[in-house]
Amino acid sequence: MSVTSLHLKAVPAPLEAASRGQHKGQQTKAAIIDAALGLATQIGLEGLSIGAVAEVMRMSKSGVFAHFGSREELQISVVREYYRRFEDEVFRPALAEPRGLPRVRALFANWMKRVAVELQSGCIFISGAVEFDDRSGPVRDALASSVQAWMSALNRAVQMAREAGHLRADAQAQQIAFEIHAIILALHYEARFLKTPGSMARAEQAFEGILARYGSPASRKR
Amino acid sequence: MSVTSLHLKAVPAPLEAASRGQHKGQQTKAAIIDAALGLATQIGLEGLSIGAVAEVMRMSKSGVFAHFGSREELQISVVREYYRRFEDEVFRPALAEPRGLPRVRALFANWMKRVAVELQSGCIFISGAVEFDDRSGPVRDALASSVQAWMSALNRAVQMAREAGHLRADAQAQQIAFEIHAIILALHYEARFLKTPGSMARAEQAFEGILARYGSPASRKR
DNA sequence: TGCAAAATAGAACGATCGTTCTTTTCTTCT
DNA sequence: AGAAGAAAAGAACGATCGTTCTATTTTGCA
Repeated sequence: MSVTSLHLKAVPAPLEAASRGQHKGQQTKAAIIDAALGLATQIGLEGLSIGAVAEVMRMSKSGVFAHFGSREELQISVVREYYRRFEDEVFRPALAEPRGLPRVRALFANWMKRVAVELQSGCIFISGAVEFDDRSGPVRDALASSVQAWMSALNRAVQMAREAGHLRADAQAQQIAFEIHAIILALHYEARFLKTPGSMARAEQAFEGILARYGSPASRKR
Repeated sequence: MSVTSLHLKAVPAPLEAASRGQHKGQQTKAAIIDAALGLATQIGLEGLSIGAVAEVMRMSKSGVFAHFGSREELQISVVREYYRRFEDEVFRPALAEPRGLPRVRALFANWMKRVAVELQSGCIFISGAVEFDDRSGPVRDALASSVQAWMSALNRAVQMAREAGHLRADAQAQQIAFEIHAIILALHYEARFLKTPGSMARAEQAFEGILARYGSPASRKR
């Protein structure tokens, strides 16, 4: 297996565009996190091993290890990176929509889009919740606070929709956020695990059902 | 650590009431599965190790191993046992209720009751789905078919409610089952992982929302 | 260009894993 | 009671894990 015996120059790492002013260490650290994230979405945060990351990176175990100092720190880095991407893909684009129902719709649509992609790669917020739900420690904390931050953002968006008069006056934002979250979880479960066909359509219909139930009489165009 | 050096008779195994006619081997095998199930609900099916089971059982690793022949077979046994209990606690008692909405309500109530207990122990159908969603093999198959069987039963119960006129004529049983499943998943997530207070009440309210939306006009007593 | 510092590699550690093989202990049946 | 067979123990295996320590290579800057 010794590739090194052939004295191959292990792929000169095409020097990503985003390598502005960064020292080599930070670049490879970012690349490691990227690779680790890819692995973690497939086999979970718990299944993530330094050896596997090293193999993907064509590096030695100790070379990978040195960037983090512990496996836990690597896991936390992965969680943070996942949150950053989630923010970029789901949350931020929805801010372009006006406050109220349009923005809530955009958030759900973006979320669905992401889950659709993740049907082959998996969501760390979901798998991580299962893996760390009765553990404690920094990884669990990073995971929980990331999810909390996202749920709070969703909550605020729903709350604004109520204040804009798009939802019934007696609608509770927390309840609606709970039910939206529920739809996403069921979609992930049925499509990714059970492979039930038509799950995406079910999720969308369930979402419309929520809006029909909590929507203000004024906003009944459908 | 050698307890045996004191020549202690390692707890004479209080000879369970259900030891009718069984040979010793089958008794201890059942006890092993019970212990393994307890462990699996806490650390997951993947985290389940023969060594850990052996320690709980105060047995040797090879002693445990001999009953199953492989770790996979132990995992499958755990899945089957979990399904059996789920059937006993959730499904079967609901059959006492008359067909239609009452039975659907009973199924949901029993399911909730079970999840409430599992808030400290965890549900194998949920954690297993995450652990095995992109793997293949006999464990995944056992898991998936168990869940499918339960979902089918839920589906039939909803279908009967529609046929009994308790639901709108245009209600789709699959859609309703999807949404009920979603509620349970969100409850499990928010209560067990995020530890959000009041999750049980949210789940119940969401369930009532489903009935309000799909219930036939005739059955609007609430 | 040359030197200090950063980055990476390599080897080894103790631990745990599932599994195999051999030996001992316990059950069951006549 | 005693023999046959089942059940359990014990030791060892190769593999992988996270981590440590020591070399070597590569980088960045004066």
